[in-house]
Amino acid sequence: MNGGLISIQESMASLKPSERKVAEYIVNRPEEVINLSIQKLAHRTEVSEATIIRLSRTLNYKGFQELKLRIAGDLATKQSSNSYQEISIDGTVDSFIANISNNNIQSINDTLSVLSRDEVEKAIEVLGKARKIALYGIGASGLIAHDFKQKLSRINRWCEAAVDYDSQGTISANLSEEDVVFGISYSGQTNDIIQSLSIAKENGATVITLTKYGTNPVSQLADIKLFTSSLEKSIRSGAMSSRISQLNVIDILYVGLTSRNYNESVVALERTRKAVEHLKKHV
Amino acid sequence: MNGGLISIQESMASLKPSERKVAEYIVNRPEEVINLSIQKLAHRTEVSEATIIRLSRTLNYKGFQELKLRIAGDLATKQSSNSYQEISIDGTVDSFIANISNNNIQSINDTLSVLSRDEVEKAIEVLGKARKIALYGIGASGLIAHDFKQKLSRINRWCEAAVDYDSQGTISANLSEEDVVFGISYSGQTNDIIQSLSIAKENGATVITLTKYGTNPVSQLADIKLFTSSLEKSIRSGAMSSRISQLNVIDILYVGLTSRNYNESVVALERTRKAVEHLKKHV
DNA sequence: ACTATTTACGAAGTTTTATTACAATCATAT
DNA sequence: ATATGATTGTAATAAAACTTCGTAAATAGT
Repeated sequence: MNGGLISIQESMASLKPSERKVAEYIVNRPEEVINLSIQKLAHRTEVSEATIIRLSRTLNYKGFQELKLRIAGDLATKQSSNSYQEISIDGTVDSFIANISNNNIQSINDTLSVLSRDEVEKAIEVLGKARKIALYGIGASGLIAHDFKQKLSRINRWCEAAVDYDSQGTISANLSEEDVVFGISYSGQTNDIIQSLSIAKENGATVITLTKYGTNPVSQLADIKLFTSSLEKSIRSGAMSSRISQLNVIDILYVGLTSRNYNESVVALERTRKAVEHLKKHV
Repeated sequence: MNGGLISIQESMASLKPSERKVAEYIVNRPEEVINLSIQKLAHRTEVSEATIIRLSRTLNYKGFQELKLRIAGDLATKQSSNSYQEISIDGTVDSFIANISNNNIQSINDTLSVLSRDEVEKAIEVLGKARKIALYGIGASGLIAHDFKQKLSRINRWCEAAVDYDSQGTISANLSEEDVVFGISYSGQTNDIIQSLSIAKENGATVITLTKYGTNPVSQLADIKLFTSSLEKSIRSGAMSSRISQLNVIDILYVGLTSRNYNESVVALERTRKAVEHLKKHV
C-alpha cells in the first residue's frame, strides 16, 4: 500500500500544468498533504478541487483518498526513523513482542541512513588488503568483535578478537602499517577502546571504528568511520537494537569482503564447512 | 506515519466491548479496512459509526481518517520487505547493503510468525523461577548464548554460558530440577548440544531450545520450544539473518523477564550501570 | 429492593469532504 | 477571426466523517 510518491515523480513530466503544481506540492510536503482535505489542498496549490481528483485519476488511483493512503505508505517506509516504540512493561506478551521486533527492524533501517557507502567501500578495500586484522570491543561490543572474527576466519583472513584491555594492548603493540584495527563501541566513549586504538594508530595501523552516529572520542581516532543509528530508546533495557544494527554492518562488510575476492573466499568457505560438519548429527 | 496496528493491539485490553469488536476486525483484515468508509465498517462490524469514531479517539488519533492513514503506513512497512533476496555478489555496494538489510529485517518478521506466544510466556515464567540457568551454544550460537548471559547477569540472574562440549557436560552434570538449560542451535542438529541437553534433562532440569522452525533433534528434547524463521537463503554466506532473529528472541525473553519482576530488575540494572560506568570516558 | 449515577452505545442531525457534471477559458491551427 | 480540442474552474450533489443527545444497561449507594 505505497508507491504514491514514486508514481507522482515518474509521471511528473506528462502532467498538465496545474496538475503538476499539485504534484510538486505533494512531493515537497507529503506529511502535510496526507492530513489535508481536498479543499484545503486545492486552496493551497491554487487550483480547483476537480484538478486534484483528475490528478489522482491520472496516477491511476480511484480518487484522492487512495492517493493519500499511498503517500502515507511511502512515508512509513521512508521516514520510519522516528517510530521507535518505548517498550511498555505492562503490555501483553503479544504487544511487547511486536514492539521489540519493530525496534530492531527500525534500527536496521535507520542504520542505512547514517552508514556512508563510501566508507563501507573503503573499509572493505582496507580489510581485504590487510595483513592482519585486530578486532576490539568491550562488553556487548565484544560479542560483535567475536562474531566478526568467526566470519573472517571462515574466509581465511588472519584476525584476532580481543575483548579486554590487556589483550587489546598486547595486540596493538605489535601492529604495523600493513595491519588494520577495527574498534567497536556503541557509545563511542569506551576508554579501553580509545587507548588500544591509539596505540595501534601510533604504530601506523589503519583504524576503522563502528560507533553510534555523531562525533565521539572513538570515531575521532578513525581513518574510516562506520556508524549505526543512535535513535534507540529505552537505554535502560540494555544493548538491544544497537547490537542488531552493528551486526547488520558486520554482515555488510563480510559479504563485501567475500565478493571482493569471490573465488578464493568460496574455496575457503567450502573447506570451513567440511571441517565443522562432524558437529552435526549425521542423518 | 504508522503504528496504527500496534497501538490497537496494545490498547486492546482496555477497550470497551463494541470498540474491541471493531479493533479485532481491523487487526484481522487491515488491507480491507483502509479502503472502507466509516459507514461500511460500522455495518460490517455491527456497531454504530460513533463507536468507530470513539475508538479512533481512544487510540489517540484525530479521527477515523487518521487511523486509516496509520494502518496504511503499517501495511507499507510490513509488506515492503516481503521476501528474502539472494545476495548478488557483483552488484553495487548500495544494492547489497540494501539486500542484506532487507534479509535481516525479513528474518525478524518471519520469526514473529513461527514464535509461539504461549511458549514465550512459559519460557519467561520458567526462566524467572529458575535457580540457575545454563546457556549452551556452539560456534555462532555460542555468541547468542554469551549475549543472553550478559543480559541475564545484568538483572542479577545466576547463569552460565558454555560454548564447548566439555564445559556444557560439566555444567549439565550438576543441574537439578530447579534449574533451566537453554540450548541454542540454529540447525537443530548440533551433536554437542543434543548430548549436553540430554544429560541436563536426565537430571531433571527444564529444557528450553532455540532452533530453526520444524522438527529437529534438539527441539525434540525440549519442554519449551522456541523457533526462529528457517527461510534464510544463501547458506553459503554463513549465519547472518539467523543470528539476528535469534537475538530478537533473546531480546523478547529479556524484556519479558525484566517486566516480570520489574522493580527488582530495575534495581539490579541500575547497580550494573554504575559498576561499568568507569569504562566510559568521563566528559 | 429501589434509586441515583455512571458508562456504553446508537439514532439522527450537522458539517465537512469527495466527486460529478457542466461551463468557461485558453491555445492552436486554419 | 473562428472553430476545435485541450485544460481548468464553478457549482451542484453525493458521500463520508463527525457531533449531539437520548436511552438502555450496568454499577454503586442507601
